[in-house]
Amino acid sequence: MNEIQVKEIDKKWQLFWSKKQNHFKHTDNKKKFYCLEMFPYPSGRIHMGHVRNYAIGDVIARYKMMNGHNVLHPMGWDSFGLPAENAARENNLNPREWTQKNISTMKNQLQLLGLSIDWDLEISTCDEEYYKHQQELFIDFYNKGLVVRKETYVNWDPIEKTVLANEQVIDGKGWRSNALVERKKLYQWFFNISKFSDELLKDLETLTNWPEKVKLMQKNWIGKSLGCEINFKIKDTKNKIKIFTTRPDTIFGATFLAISVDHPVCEGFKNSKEFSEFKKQCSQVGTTEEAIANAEKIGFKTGQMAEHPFKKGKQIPIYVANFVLMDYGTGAIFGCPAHDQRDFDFAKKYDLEIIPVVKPMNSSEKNSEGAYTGDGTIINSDFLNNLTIVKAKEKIVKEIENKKIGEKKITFRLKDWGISRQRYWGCPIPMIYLKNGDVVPVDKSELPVRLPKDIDMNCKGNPLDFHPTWKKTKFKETGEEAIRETDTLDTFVDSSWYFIRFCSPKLSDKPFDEKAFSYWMPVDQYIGGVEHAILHLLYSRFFMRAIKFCKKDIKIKEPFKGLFTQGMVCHETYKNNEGKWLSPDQIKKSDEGLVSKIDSSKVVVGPSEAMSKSKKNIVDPESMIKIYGADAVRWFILSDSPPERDVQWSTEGVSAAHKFIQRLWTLNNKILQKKDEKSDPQDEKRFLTKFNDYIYKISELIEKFQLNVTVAKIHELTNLFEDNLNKKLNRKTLLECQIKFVKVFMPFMPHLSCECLSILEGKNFYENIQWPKSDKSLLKEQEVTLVVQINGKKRGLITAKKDLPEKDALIQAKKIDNIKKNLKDKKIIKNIFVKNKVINFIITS
RNA sequence: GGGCAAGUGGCGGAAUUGGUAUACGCGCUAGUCUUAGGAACUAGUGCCGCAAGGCUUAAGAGUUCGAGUCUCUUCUUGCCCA
Repeated sequence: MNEIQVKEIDKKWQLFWSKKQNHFKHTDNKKKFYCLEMFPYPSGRIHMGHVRNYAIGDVIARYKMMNGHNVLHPMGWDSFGLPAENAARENNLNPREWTQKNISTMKNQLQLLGLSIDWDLEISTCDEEYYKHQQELFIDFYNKGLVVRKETYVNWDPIEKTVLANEQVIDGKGWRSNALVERKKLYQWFFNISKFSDELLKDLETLTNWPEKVKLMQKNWIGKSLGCEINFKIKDTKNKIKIFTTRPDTIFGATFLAISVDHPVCEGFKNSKEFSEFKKQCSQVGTTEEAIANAEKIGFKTGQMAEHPFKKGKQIPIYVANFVLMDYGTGAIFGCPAHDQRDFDFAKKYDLEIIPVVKPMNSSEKNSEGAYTGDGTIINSDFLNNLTIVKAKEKIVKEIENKKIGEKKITFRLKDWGISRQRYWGCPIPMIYLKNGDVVPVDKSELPVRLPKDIDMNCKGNPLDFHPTWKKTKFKETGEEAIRETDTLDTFVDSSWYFIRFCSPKLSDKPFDEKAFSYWMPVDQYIGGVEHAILHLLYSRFFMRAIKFCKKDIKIKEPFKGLFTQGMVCHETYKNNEGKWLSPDQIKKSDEGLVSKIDSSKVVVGPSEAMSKSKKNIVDPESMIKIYGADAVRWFILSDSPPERDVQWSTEGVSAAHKFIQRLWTLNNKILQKKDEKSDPQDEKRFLTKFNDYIYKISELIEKFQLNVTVAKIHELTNLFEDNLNKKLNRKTLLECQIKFVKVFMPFMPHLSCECLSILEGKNFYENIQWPKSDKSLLKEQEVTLVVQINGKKRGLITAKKDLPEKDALIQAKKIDNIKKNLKDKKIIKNIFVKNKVINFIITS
């Protein structure tokens, strides 16, 4: 029997599909299904993470097509971003050239996988045809007040000369440059995402097809907290400081006030040398909550005192502290060292009073060192004494409102989305600065604001700013000279609406066609890495709402109805005897275990970790496809672990997948060559019911994303066929089932499947292949195995028709030798019978 | 420190949601064929035991006729937040 030549069938069917993309022909009478995988950044070559992501998506897309849906399954490129600038600088070329080369390489690589992607819909965010619409949306947002320009503190990377997002700051250093990040005040553009904070939080509940984990992360990120504002009077002045707290119940434990370095009160110290020194120290700490939490707490004593609003005559000192941020709450807090760890650390350092006001429920809970933040009852607090925390909060807020010294306040951790980037390779922000100081949008007729091609990538700072002429322009309305905004948009903006563009990617006069939008949106199934659980998904949810806010015809709020987050691809790590990392293709097997290919020295095998360049544990998908074929690579990456968990790549695994493909091919040939013979009706029926049962189960498993179990069931199905090859089955029956079987693995191994199918049916085709339906009447005829137990222990099995009544089951069970033996001389107290499952005799011991 | 997951053979992992624990695959062992095998095929493979049989889902308790699954306690690991 001939071996299958996987490379040849890969080529054959990929060519065939590229010519006849019939599976994207949509007809009116079908339901729609929008299947989308997160589009890649064109970094150079695809990696196994992409393979996993797109293999999962392809199974879903093909399965839905076969089940009679119009499927939208597009692909594009998230092609703006910093790596292109860095690469361009290194290789002295334009970022566009580098990006386009990568796109073309990666597109070829993706096509080697045989994905059911409609390449006619391809988009790339760095194309003018894409970003001009983004600029249009930006102007729409601006006109509706969703874009604001404000001066704020940013994380400034002095080497990259750019603003960093919080997550780009690691341990107070720039993620790329490793330079100490500074706090710098800059005018920036912002999307007013916080306008939707409450809605973004509340609507998480409607996302029933999202992982709970992701929803929880978003919830925490939005961080709604109920608190209250309280005015503290500054002693001997008429001034007040407004503080924000989520723990007003601990007010009697307040022993100091802490304000941010940027608080207006600090204006009074701007001539103080000591204060400027302190301020400088503060600016060296990043702006992330984590950085602030981990930084040493430092303070500056203002010398002023505040009056405690509820303790007559009590005065508490006012400090400027580095852990209080101006843009959270009111930029001022009261410090209650007994019940807040940061306040505690601060109080210890500056020797401030610590007054406990919450008594733990059971005294053992109180640890000796540190703040107690748990539940308990209030003490040392006048009229709040003996109340629970919840009750005390209610009472004190009421009291504060009665006294008119403050009010209940809801705050969110979610801040406005800063979108300005001082970079070249991004979408230009379509705003211009007039001589009189006004800042206005570019007239829509002048869009796109194109990126200039002649730029000096080696200049310090932003090449757009550095360009000799680009920023000089005219204001269309008056003809006066104006200066362009030289900042470009955060690339998260590009990916916040690409899924909408896919509905009408060729449309040139507007971002999207409302009709196509309302047909395809929302995305039914979105698939990608969990690393995007917060930002990308939250920004996309914001964009959807912002668009709805601008266009009254838009009804949809949530862009992604279903979300699936896949795990990472891992691989063993290897080190040589010098402790240097080795890549999997630098090692080989020998009698003494794994050794280096270079000098045959022993290799130390480390734990399996996510594939990364730094650990060299990378396997290149393209070379795997070249050796084992696309189907084997796809099959293996889906087979070993549940898709939401990490998977370990192994040579044994992909090689086993390849062998399995050979086995399926051999089986297909054996069935074709089987001679007709008189069938045994019992054999045939048994085979048919089992087969039918598998079809039913597999359909269910795919719907539930249990693709690794689906793989196992397809293996079992193969075993079933092989076991039945020598049984007395009608050739026609077997062939019909084989045709169905081949269709079942089509979403996983489309090349092999099409090859088998074309041979079985003797024709080349790829149109309207239907997913095999399971026969409900056969499902009912299943044979079931009942467990027979005595006192809950398994003592035997009986096989019977489904739904066997209790009476018959008991009779049969008692006929089993082992049961007879165990029941002898014993009295049955009770029979337990569960239909199709179990018989349990309870006897005296 | 808080929250959320999870813990099943040598390994990846199944288990109709309370009803045969270890499906399927990898690896391993033995055999057949072969000049050869990192090929193919056959058989075996949780642990103890010659066997009958007993034990086993991180540990311990509980609910139940019956617990990997439910409840409680403890331990461990991972993720997110601080």
